[in-house]
Amino acid sequence: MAEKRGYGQFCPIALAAEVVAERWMPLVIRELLCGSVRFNDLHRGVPRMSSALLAQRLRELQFAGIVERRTVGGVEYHLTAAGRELYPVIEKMGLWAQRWLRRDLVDTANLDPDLLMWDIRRNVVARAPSRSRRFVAEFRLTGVPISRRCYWLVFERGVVDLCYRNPGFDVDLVVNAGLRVLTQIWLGHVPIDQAIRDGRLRLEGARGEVSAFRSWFALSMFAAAGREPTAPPKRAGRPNAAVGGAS
Amino acid sequence: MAEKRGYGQFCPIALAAEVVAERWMPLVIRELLCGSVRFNDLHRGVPRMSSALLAQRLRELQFAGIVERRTVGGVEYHLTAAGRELYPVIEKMGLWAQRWLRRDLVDTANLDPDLLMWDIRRNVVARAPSRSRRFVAEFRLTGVPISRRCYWLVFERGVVDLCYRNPGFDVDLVVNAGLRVLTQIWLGHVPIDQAIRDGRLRLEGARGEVSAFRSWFALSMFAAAGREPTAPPKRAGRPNAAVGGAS
DNA sequence: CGGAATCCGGATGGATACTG
DNA sequence: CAGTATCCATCCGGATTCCG
Repeated sequence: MAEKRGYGQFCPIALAAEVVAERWMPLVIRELLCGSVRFNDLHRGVPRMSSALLAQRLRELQFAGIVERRTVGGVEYHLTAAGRELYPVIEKMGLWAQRWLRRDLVDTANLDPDLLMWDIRRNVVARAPSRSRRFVAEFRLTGVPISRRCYWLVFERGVVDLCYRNPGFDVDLVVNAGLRVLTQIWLGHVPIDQAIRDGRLRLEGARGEVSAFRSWFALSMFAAAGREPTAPPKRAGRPNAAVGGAS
Repeated sequence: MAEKRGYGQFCPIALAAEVVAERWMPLVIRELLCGSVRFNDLHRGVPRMSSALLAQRLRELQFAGIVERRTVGGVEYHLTAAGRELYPVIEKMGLWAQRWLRRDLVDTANLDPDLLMWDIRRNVVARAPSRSRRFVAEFRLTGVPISRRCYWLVFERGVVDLCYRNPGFDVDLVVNAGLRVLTQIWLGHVPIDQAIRDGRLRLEGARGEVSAFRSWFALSMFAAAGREPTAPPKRAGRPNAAVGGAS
């Protein structure tokens, strides 16, 4: 009978927070807003979350009328109208962090090549080059564990697959970059052209493929807000006096 | 050295969520955005939160660069520029709940006369009637425990005090209403005029004071979004199959 | 009275293993 | 693929205490 542990306030902010501000919720909602509908696809967007907790959160979202569970062959989770209208909430959170936590975003602890490539794949599909033949881009990352050094994006007949093992196709373009730089490019913190000029991003391939890179490599939805001049570079800092139990 | 239990993602939404989507955080930030700066004033806005946890959250907000602690006689907590820019995040949460959780807002479990009167006082001050003499409004609530039946707003020299015990002054206006109705009025779900017409809000006092009520009784910042026609009345519902452990 | 720290029991989340 | 089951560490809520 534990009353669901709400805040017990009539304030709209409190009610919204009971759903949206639970642990992992903003990220699960982000995945749904980005279009993932299958349990395992959703899980790839929040890999550090246990599947048990993801299942529980999806149940809570159903209960709140934000998600609809459909059994159509497999199981799919779709946002309801109420769920889609959470977009502004999630968007404002992201915009705030781009402006005020710019440095923290690319802290080593937050970098994750699997996540970055999965995100890139998702945004790239919309712009998939409408070629007749297969197109393969190989990403070679530095600053990552050996097992995460290479990824392949395979464009074929309008779909884009992300491979973690060499699919064995001919490679049309090789993208060389450090994990942090590629993440910074993705977030709009570093312009592609500048990264190429100073050698932190190196493209290898036929001249045409190299120049076509910009046309299909879509950036994060927050990239436009990530350019330096928009944001005061002021670092969110710790207080002067140490308060926490430092050790 | 437990790394602060973050999400480990470079996504701006994840970083923002690490601060803003912790338990109680949206409500603490709401209080700060509303202008409370003293520990005990902040606590009055989140009375179900333990003072220990409030202190901890304020420290976390300092650490995140959102709040600045000033020791000026007493201690004051002020939002930094980064903190003030959380306004859109919190606002969108409230707007979403006004639109999609309208019914749940005034669930019995969420009604709270102390909170309502504290909120009313806060919004009323800006519009405090610029009278020369003292003005006292007595609120008589129904649907509340005996100890919460009466509150007094005392306007005097530009400040408004909220009293929980009879201050003993002459009363200029008596406001009679049920707790739920007054909350609905406050949230913009029920127009004042309609509540008066159907007798759910009764004002007693000199004719002039009765008609002046609307001029100083300010509604919640979300009241404009609370009017029925704006929002689809569709109730966020539970899924067809019972999933939670009902009992 | 304002602003906390401390202690304790129960609730929640993470890791891992397992299943239809 | 789509989740459960289990166990243990951590967090939260409530009461009490402390200090200027």
